Amino acid sequence: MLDRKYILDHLDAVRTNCGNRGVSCELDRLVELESQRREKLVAVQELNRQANEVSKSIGKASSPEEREQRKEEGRRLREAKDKAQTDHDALDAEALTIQKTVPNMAHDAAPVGVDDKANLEVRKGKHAPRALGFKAKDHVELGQDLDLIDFEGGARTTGAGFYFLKNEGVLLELALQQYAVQQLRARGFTVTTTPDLARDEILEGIGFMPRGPETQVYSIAESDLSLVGTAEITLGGLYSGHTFESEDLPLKLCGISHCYRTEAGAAGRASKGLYRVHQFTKIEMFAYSLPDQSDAVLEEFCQIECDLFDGLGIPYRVVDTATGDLGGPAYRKYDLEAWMPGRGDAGEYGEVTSTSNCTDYQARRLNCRYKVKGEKGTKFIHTLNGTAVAVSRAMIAVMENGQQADGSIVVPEALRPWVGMDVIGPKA
RNA sequence: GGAGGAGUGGCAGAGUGGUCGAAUGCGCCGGUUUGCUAAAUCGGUGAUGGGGUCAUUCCCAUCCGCAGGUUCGAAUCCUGUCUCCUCCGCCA
Repeated sequence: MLDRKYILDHLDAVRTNCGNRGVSCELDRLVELESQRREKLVAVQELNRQANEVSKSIGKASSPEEREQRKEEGRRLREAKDKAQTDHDALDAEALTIQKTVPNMAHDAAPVGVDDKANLEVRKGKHAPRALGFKAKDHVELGQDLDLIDFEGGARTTGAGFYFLKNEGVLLELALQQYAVQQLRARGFTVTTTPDLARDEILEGIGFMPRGPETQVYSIAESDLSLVGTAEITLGGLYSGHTFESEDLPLKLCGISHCYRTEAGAAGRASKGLYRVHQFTKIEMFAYSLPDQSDAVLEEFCQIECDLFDGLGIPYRVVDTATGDLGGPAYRKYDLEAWMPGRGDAGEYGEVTSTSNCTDYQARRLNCRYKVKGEKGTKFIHTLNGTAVAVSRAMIAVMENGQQADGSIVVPEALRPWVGMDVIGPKA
């Protein structure tokens, strides 16, 4: 969330930003509420001060009568304070509700536009899409022919959008995890495995809505826990409430988790196979950084994603995400879209990773701060996240790009140490 | 799952109703002293929010895991909750 004072001081810029993002917020109401709240706050503090003064004088009262009289005065002041406090809290709560709906500001260079049509391609990967010379199969067909994925089994046991990986499909999943984790470790990331559940309060801090009709997450009944949609949630929660020493930043973390998504409202965008599933494994990058480091860390995350997909020999393009497609917390976001030969009529790009600089938008809710030695006070850190490998979508790209005329799949060299073979299939 | 115990400033650790934002020690910052280092010694040293001077400053409110309650007044008493430790049971 944005700082309330910032919103008031930069009302025009915030309003413009909301417009660019296609979000409507009751900014005028917020301004009104906040000015009323400030007044109440001053009143509360003044009453408190008076009451404290009276309380202090009671111990020094010279007679029982005077003591009783002072007590009565104290009671009266506290009562008045409580009333003012209640008013203040109501104003504060309503202001907060609006404040939470205001999206982060956007980077000056982020393309302006209300949806993904305005996304700007900024670069392409090392490898160009390969001319197959035969009619490409999609990963669903490949997975079925080579006995790598069982969608029906997933639907029977759990529901549509769930699946079993089988045989070499499992080896691919594990290999992709190993590949990403090894690369990140070599680049100074602290690798972690993370809880698949998190408190609702943490989800909110990251910018997810844990409950309610619009929610994208599964919640656990009779608890304040939800299944995480990404390790970004748990990695961001890891240091909630923490104050970092500036010299310890940036802190780069890599987290392995399962990701659970209801995909509510995605019915119209339904797609086959692994592309939009309710559960997948993801290797996530996350960073806590100083404000003046976050632009560079975003570029670094993007470069790592590029290196990972270049290393797999997969063609892709990078897009600079338009304001309307950023989501609430992001200040700037790059998506990697991998070439998927089996998609559409003759292949299409499909999003495989995404990296965002959320500046202090998440940190404010999570109360993550930093302190500079020798300086007074603390400031909010910046948070960034990026997908190293979302296994399900990476598998689509690996399978479809590696397919050969005989129906087999060439395993990318980088994955062979873990898959243990050069080619998957074909099945006799 | 059962029974106990504990959560205080960067750390250790006092504090069981008012003078406590909180002793003391360590650490940290600055001064003095000393060929250098070390030691000694003196002083300073939390955060958040609000207000006035809008300049270095000053004033106020809040904060002792978190949320409530009792009271004129709570680190201190009560309730709930989270976390940690010990013992027992169970278990991959």
